[in-house]
Amino acid sequence: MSLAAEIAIEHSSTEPGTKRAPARRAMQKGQQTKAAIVEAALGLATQIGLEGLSIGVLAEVTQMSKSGVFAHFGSREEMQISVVREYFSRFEQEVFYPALHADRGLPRVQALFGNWMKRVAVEIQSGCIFISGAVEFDDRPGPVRDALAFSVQTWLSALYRAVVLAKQCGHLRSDADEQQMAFEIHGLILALHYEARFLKNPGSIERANQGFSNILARYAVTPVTPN
Amino acid sequence: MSLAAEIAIEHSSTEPGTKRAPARRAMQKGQQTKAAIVEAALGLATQIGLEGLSIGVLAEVTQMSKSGVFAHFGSREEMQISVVREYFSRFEQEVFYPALHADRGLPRVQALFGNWMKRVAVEIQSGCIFISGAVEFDDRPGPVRDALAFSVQTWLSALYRAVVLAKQCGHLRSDADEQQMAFEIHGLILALHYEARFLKNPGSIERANQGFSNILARYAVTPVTPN
DNA sequence: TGCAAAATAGCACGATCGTTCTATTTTGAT
DNA sequence: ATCAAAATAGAACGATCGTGCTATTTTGCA
Repeated sequence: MSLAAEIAIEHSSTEPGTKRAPARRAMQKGQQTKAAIVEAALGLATQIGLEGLSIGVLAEVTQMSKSGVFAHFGSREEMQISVVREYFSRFEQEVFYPALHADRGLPRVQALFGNWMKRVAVEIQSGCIFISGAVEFDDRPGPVRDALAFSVQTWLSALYRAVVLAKQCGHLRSDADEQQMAFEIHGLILALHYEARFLKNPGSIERANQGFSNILARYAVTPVTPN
Repeated sequence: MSLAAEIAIEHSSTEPGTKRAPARRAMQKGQQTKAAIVEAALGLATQIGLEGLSIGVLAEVTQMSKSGVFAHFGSREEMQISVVREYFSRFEQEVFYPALHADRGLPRVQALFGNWMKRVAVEIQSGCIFISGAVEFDDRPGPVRDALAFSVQTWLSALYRAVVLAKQCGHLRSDADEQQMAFEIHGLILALHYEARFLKNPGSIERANQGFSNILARYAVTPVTPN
């Protein structure tokens, strides 16, 4: 719930086809094909990045005309933003929400990391927009960057809050720095993605998991049972 | 010396302007302006990435014609490769070689990390080609990717060897996994670059340093004096 | 089934891209 | 100073890009 609450604010921008007053007709086909376009764009963006997306190839892939695709977004930027939002939504569903079923404290932190690892393990083949997008937009201001940074910050904040909760539960040492712990966990994921996807080094997944165990050993009050 | 030795192999490709037989004239001006172009390209590439480089903007920046710039490389790919090699060379000079003056073992590992940190701290503003390039070329085969991966692997191997040496010197616990330690260090650098450059989170440098201290506390045999 | 609105297509635009070809200028050893 | 080679410029190419404009088709309530 805490993630979705923050998201709601972001979704305030009006879609290009949305005229306020009339709204007599229900639009079904439009949103349906738009979803199909975003789906295709998502698949492309994970591989070649958000900047690699073009209306032209998107039209080819979806068997539509360029202008047909274009009309659903109104601009390339808005299309990229749609992709970012859809990507975040899936990340949320796959990584964040399932972990809420784990007990507060260390179990939930472990669940968050475990779900994250499962996703990144897949993304070693397909690519991760949060990582590629960070590089593409790290010094390019604009709404796409804003959407990306917002998504990532939201997720990292959720992870951080889980760590804070773990300390409040007494699962972490009293001198544990929650920001520091979240930072180190983030580093493991980034190293995994870099070394496995780019360098194609085998054993990276095991090293990321081992790194997490090392972090737990440092910050937890009591020896942690590996799941 | 160990780094340069591996590099020599890579430099076998003939430059476009190099005709074998005659070689009567000494070419000075050409290499001079080529170096100026690469210099400009390096500055651009760190900001907008290797894929953001174009012959056109390079011609603008260097006050030359497109074909004039182009002639020095023969292709855009070769230009990108020149940038990668120059970037690696400077990385080598700035991070690797100075650390060889530190004593074998933990001091040298600390020096390598310290020099790396100093460089990344600057690159929070300017950008890092090893990181952006990894994202741009992680599933795009070709000579540019090869040059990038070679450079990064060479550097990471150097770091790894320093860790191995540290264990051989008895500075690390007997059960220390050198690959694991190098992986975790790499993660700290990546997290620093991500959180500082993209998210603009303050305190990232301190967290990376603290993370390194935590790693030392885990792997070293004896409490380490912070430099 | 009619009919307005929504969805999609077709076409053209200016811009930029890497590259090729052919001049022109500059270099530097003789 | 000469003169070939090296360095640089200029113009043009086909391709792709995002976007605007105007048809045409499709949708879905009345």
